[in-house]
Amino acid sequence: MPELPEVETVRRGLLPVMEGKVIAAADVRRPDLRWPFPDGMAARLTGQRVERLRRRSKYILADLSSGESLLIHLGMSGRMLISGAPLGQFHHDHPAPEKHDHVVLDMEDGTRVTFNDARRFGAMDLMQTADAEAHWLLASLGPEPLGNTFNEDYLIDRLRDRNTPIKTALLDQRIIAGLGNIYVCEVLHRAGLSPKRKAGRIAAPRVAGLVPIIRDVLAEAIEAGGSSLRDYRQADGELGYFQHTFRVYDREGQPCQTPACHGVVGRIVQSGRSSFYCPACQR
DNA sequence: ATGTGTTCCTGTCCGC
DNA sequence: TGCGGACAGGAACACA
Repeated sequence: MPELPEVETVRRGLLPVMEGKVIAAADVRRPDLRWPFPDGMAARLTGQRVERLRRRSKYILADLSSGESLLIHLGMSGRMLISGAPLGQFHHDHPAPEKHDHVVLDMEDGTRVTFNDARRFGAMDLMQTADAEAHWLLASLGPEPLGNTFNEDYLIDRLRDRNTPIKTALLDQRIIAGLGNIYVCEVLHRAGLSPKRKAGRIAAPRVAGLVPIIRDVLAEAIEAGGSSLRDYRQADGELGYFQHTFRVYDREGQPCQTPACHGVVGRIVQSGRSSFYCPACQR
């Protein structure tokens, strides 16, 4: 999926077309994605103004005038596509939805927002805005890595005594919410830490050092509009460009970027996922 | 309570 | 070209 920077980029792209705007019509074209859509989703979206469009971890939340919030998760391949009001000015003049266009939102001004998700690991749900934090998908999420509650003391505490590799620990959304496979690989490379190191066996100062690295990598990626791999694009169709600055992710066999390091990027599989790293400078 | 492997689904790419 | 297998940004779930 889109990881935190990609989701934030999608949110920012949707902001001008959704926030403060009314959903004139909702077309729910299949009963489910990863899970069934909530009962009456189309009717519960129709006529609602989007009061606020916010993000929690890799989830987008649209707070509606009804007091409900729409939760959007993009899974691995989800995209939110924006198309402008057609010349005919009526939403039925938009081109017909394509394969994998599962939910179509027509805004009152004629702009169309389409949730497209080939692999269907994505999700949508509705809940009371007041109860959003308690939603089962959000309840056990750890702190936002760019927020204040994520800090050195917190991370040292959470990694203490963990027997799992640091790679796996940083992917655990209960410890820190928003990192995915790309950014964990990049963070560990910048930190000079092997993905195989047991989380609980890393000295506290090194764990502390991860905190600003995580913040920097995510902030840089957001600044770059996320990473465009395969099918991911920003909501407006633009490509992000952070992928050009990957130091290890998807660079197996290529030279390590660390100054004076003559290592070669390798790939191992950890809990079923590829870890890219330099065996020479990540220890 | 932790840690690991499997699973959902479609599309793409690579080697034969 | 066709076909099979590996792999893909996530994360819930079942099981040791």
